[in-house]
Amino acid sequence: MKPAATQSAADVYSETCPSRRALELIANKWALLVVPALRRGPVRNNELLRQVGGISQKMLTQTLRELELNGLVVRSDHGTVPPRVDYALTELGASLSKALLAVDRWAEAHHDQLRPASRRTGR
Amino acid sequence: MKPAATQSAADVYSETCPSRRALELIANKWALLVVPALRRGPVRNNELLRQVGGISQKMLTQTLRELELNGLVVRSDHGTVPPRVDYALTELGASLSKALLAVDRWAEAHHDQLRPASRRTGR
DNA sequence: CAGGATCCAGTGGGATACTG
DNA sequence: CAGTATCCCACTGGATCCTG
Repeated sequence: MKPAATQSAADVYSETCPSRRALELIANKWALLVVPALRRGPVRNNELLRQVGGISQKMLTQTLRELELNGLVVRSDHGTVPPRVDYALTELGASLSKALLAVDRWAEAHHDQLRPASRRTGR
Repeated sequence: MKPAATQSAADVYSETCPSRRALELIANKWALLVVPALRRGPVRNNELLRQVGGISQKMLTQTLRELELNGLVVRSDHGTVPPRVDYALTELGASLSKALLAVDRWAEAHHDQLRPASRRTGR
């Protein structure tokens, strides 16, 4: 058994650590955008489609489903006609959104400091 | 010119905003692991290969090159034999590593709270 | 409005082999 | 040691069409 107290031992640098799964869940640009997009409260599908520029319905649904399956998001289907479904973060999701928001903010704040790297020249 | 003061208008939620490129640069699990792995100072290739469990030489090189091109990492080739090359974060990279480290820490701290979504069964 | 189902081109990324 | 070069295929994700 485990001494409970301190512990953790969770090491995302270890290939076999289950925390890797958590990391892979959020290591894609749509999750990085969708999660923080929900931080202010429930948002409807269509609203997300508009907020998250460039995302397709397919990827939005897929991303939300994945997050829902992992308990980061809750889906509320009001069962009305026309349909109204909205998504909200769970507490767990909210804790994650803080970390991801910081990443988004970093991108916004520093993108202009990146080397024009990617083939600025050619073409 | 612009008042520079407050906002920067950079909006990662806009498909066309250049900050998207920054986001996509770091929205993958290897970058999420490699960048924080460099936060304590220069690290050699082989060392990274061992530290970042599961990464292949190919992906390590690819990730490092991408980061280098964008000015997040500096590569130092000592030109010796046998070869000795090490990588270090630039200041910009260091600022990013803080945000990414928080994400890694989140994964380590909360992975056991994720629903056993592994339900890949369906199919 | 929310979203499933398909099709399919593009790419991510592992395995393996070779080099200075 | 630190890469580069191939082969190769599973998956990513956009486009398009369909439904309750």
